[in-house]
Amino acid sequence: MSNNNLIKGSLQTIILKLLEGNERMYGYQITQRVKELTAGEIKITEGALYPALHKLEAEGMLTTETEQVDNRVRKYYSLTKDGQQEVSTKMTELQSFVGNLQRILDPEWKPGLA
Amino acid sequence: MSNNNLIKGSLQTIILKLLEGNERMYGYQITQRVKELTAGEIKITEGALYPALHKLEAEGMLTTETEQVDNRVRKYYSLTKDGQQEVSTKMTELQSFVGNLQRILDPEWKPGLA
DNA sequence: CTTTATACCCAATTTTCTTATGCATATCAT
DNA sequence: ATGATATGCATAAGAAAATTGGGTATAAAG
Repeated sequence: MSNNNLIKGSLQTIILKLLEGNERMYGYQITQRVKELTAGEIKITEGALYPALHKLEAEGMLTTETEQVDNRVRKYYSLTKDGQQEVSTKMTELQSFVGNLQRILDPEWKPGLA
Repeated sequence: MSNNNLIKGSLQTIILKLLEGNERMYGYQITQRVKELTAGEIKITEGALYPALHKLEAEGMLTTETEQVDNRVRKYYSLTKDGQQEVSTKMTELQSFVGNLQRILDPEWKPGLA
C-alpha cells in the first residue's frame, strides 16, 4: 500500500460510493477494489482508510458488523440512511468540482465531449 | 474570498496552467480568472493562493516582476523553463487521476463518453 | 464615512494524507 | 522450519495543503 498523490478529500466519496454499490464491504476489500478498478494506479493506504472509515462511522454515515473468518476478524461497513443521503451530496459536489476543474484547465472542454 | 470546498492538491496545477495560457498574471487576477471560468463556483482564497505562488517560485517554477499600477503594487508571475515542463507533468497526473476517479465512482464511464 | 474593489501578505489552526509501525493468522515457496 | 507474501485490523508522528481570520494600503462609489 503506497505512493499515490492528488485530490485530498475524495477518499470519503470513494468509500461511500463503493458501499452504495455493495451492501457491505470491509476495509481490506475496499483497498483491493480500488486497486482493481484503477489497474493498480490508485492505492488506498491503510493509514488513510481506517481513520476515514472510523470518522464516517462516528458521523453516523456507516454502521459496522464484525465477523470471524478463518480465525481472522473482519469488520464490515454498511451505509446508514444518512450515509445513503450523503453519497448523493458528495457525488454531486465532486462531479461539479471536476467539471469546474475541466473548465479551468481545458478551455475547449464541454460537458459531454470527453 | 471565501467558502468553496474541494481543491486540495489541484491548486498548483491550476496556477501553472493559467500561466501557460497567459504569459504573466498577478495573484488577484488569478483569483478573478478562476471565479470567472467557474461562474463563481470556485473561489481561490488568498490564504491558499499566495503561499502556493511563493512555493512555486521557491521551487523555480515561476519568476516574478513587480510593477506599480495606480500607486498599488502588482506582482506578476511567469513560468520559468522548469515551470513549463511542470505544467505538462502536473496536467498528465491530474487528468490521469480524474480518469481513475471516474472509473471508481462511475462504472459506466468510458473515456470519451462524457 | 463606510462599503466595495483592488492588491499584497502572514499566522494559527484544521483536515487529510504519508510513512512507519504493531499485532495476528494463513499460505506458499525454499 | 522458516521467511516472504497475503489477509486483516489498528494507531501515531509528521508533512502538506487548505481554511479562517487577521493586517496593510490605495481608490472609487454610495
